Amino acid sequence: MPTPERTSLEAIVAAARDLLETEGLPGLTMQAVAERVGVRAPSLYKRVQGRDQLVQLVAEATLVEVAERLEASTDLIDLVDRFRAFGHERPSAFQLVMTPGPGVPTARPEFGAATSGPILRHAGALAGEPEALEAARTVTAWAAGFVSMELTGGFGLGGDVDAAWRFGAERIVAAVGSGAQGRDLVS
Amino acid sequence: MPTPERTSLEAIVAAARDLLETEGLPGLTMQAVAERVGVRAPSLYKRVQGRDQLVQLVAEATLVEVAERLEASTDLIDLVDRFRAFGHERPSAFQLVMTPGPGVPTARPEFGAATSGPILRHAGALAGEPEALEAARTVTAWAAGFVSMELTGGFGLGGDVDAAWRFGAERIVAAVGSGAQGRDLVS
DNA sequence: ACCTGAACACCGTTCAAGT
DNA sequence: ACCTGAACACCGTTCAAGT
Repeated sequence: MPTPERTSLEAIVAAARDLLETEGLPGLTMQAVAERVGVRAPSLYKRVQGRDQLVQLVAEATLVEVAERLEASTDLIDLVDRFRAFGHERPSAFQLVMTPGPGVPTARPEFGAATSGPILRHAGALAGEPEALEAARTVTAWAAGFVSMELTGGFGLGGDVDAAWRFGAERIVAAVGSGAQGRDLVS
Repeated sequence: MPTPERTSLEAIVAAARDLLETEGLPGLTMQAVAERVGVRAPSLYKRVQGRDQLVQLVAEATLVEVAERLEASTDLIDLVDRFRAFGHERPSAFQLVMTPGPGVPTARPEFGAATSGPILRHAGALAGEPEALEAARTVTAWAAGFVSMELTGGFGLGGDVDAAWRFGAERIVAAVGSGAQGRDLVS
């Protein structure tokens, strides 16, 4: 006799994302997720292989959302500003996705690739197609590193963090485009 | 009647650092550490407040070591190369220190400050003192982000990661120094 | 077909009891 | 003064039993 489903994978992932942000990764337990979706912990294993896979699904859902936000960006400066804004809104999810600690499950590569579309587009326009990938990686690494460090207090005390962000954004965007400009001048 | 000490804080931290690298952060358990130093888990609480503090001590010891390595650097390119080399040698410790995941204990600020000495020195020489801090943060953010992403597979598949590193290092060092150069030309 | 209680192995942590 | 076994609360996970 079939039993009606009392929850869903979507509800489980949503509860996990909530818990991650409110309680941190250690608070994202199977029991807490189960309670939120109105079920006992063992029932989660009908929809999810285990906690590690659930964390991975949270990371992937986060990447999809990041990709959506970046799609709307108009240029590279706007893109990194949106990227940073997401980090401030959802610090735990941002860290999970961009800089998972040692031993933390990560998203499958396809999901990382989804976010690189808009970055590659803007980076290519600026640096030229041959250097698009390297330019995109330079910008991404800087932005991810910067936001991750400010979220974990890596910048220590003192100084104007917003000013350092603008400084970095302007200089890096200029630097990444400098090769193409040089070549244009010569050709 | 006093009992002879059967272990020490140094031995505990050393065992924890070993475990972090060989087993990952989840494998860094109080029981595993206790076994390595030849003691039962409860005895660890004579020297350490708890697992979180032990992880913090590991992070701080790692930062001291990173600072030592960076001290030897001759210029900014050399410095970031040493920084990256450390990440490749000790990936888990590197991630713990530079990009701890959400909920992972972090080092006290003094220890982060220790590593910024050599960075500030080289960045100041390049960008000028007024912009030294912003230049240092730009370089640090890029390097930390880059190495963290390559360690966690964040760059997806394909492409020449070493080439992207050299591209970024050269462009960023140039970009960070561009303001001072410009001012020199005008003055 | 889905959900549950019970159980297992394994955590971190506390504490009274040993020496 | 340090170490230990026992105990507790809490994990993730498995599985036989319920409906």
